[in-house]
Amino acid sequence: MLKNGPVPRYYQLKEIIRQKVTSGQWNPGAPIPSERELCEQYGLSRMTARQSITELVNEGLLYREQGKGTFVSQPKITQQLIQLTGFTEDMQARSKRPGTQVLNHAMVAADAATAAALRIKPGQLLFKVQRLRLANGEPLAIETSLINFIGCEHLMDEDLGHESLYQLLEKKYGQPPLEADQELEARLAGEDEARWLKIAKGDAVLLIRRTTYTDRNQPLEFARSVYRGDKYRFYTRLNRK
Amino acid sequence: MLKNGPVPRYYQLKEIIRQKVTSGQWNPGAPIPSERELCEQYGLSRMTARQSITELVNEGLLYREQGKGTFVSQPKITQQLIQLTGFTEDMQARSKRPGTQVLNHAMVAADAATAAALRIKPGQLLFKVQRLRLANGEPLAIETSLINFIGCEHLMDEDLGHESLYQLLEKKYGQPPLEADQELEARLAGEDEARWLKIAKGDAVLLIRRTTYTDRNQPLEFARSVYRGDKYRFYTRLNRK
DNA sequence: GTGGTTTAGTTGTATATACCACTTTGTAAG
DNA sequence: CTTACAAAGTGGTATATACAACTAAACCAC
Repeated sequence: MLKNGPVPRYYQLKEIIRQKVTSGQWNPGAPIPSERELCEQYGLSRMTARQSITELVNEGLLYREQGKGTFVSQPKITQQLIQLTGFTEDMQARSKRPGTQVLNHAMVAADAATAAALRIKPGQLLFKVQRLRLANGEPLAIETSLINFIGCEHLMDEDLGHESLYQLLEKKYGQPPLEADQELEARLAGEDEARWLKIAKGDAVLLIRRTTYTDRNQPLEFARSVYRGDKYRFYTRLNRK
Repeated sequence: MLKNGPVPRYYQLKEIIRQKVTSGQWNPGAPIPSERELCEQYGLSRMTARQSITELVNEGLLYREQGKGTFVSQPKITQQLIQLTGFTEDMQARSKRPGTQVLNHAMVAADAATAAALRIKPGQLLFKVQRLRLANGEPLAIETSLINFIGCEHLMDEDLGHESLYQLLEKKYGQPPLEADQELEARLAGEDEARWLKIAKGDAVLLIRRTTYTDRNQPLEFARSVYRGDKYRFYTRLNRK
């Protein structure tokens, strides 16, 4: 029996099911108990149980077949690597030690392209930081971030060499990055990029442009990253609607 | 008032709302009618109206704020370009004329890496096709697809120079591609690739490896594509958690 | 003005119920 | 043995209802 309390009952059941799956008690391809069975076992109504299951189906952990039952999905290989993360979290998910070297930071006026991406007027002041990103001590990427929110000038006082920008935005500034649109392109390294990344001019690099959104699809960050092509792969999952 | 019939009522309402948004009757940032208002207007219960709205929220078209209402999301730039598509559909979404030149096709035995991706035994026979992909008549990519399903050998008889592989799989073979995991990497073009793509050896190319899944997360296709770096950008959207 | 309370309106959670559509399985009829 | 039908179990759709949590605005007391 689930209890009433600050945590909704559908959410409690959801986490119970997730635990059964990730712990291996319920195996991929195998059916989970029917909705009606779950109601009885945990003492809740069918609509509530359905809400738990529906959300897990949307996450891809389960799938339903009408007339047959609900089943555990086959696990995907890249599961941890397709979320929106900052560099620090991305490296942790890949079991690499993240490092950062701040090249420069300043308040700058938005140019036309940046203003369009962030939906602001050209010329408005933004926080800009350019950082060299390291994985296990080796240069991996150069990242240029432009940040816009009310009060973003306080970022000038932060130590971005040791603090995760995304963690700061979420925890200290109440601007959690929630979604991002990205654009990926293969390029050749220019002279400056090659020097920083310790590769040769003309080596392959992955250029990523990202617009990050917070609540209500409010644009928060516009970033341009150049990754070493030989040391970084990008993972994603696509759905057919 | 919505009517009972083969189309569920929640789905009818969903499409009505979608139409109001895409037609511009309801503007980004503006609130839509409250759930209770929609119930009354269209003569259905609140839970049914909620189902319509919930699905549109999951799609990102709307967002909710407790105590305030439900609102139309700001449109995203890349909205059409982040679905799972075959090359043909991808080009259509980008307003380019797709073209295809089949380089070769055969039934081949799966090597170890392919077998792992498709969850089959090494040595099993697969359909393999290698195609040069054109956009507005210009070479854009080389795509190598390995397909596995019961009866895949009949693909040998198809004209893949003029038929979309994904359309064929879905419409004729009952194997709709539903999801895909992708891996992207920046590389330099090799001699053969450069010749086909009409670029120089050492130019930047985007290497994409894709595993496509059909029903029940059954692996269907393992593909390796090499895109010209100067003519192709890949778009994606990321969510936090 | 400032701070608290009320009130009305919103979404969020939850129950109980009913019937539909589909799949599997067992059973009876041929 | 095969076919046809019935029954039971599954998820899919839908209604009616209730209360909780949260927001904004109006109101009142200080």
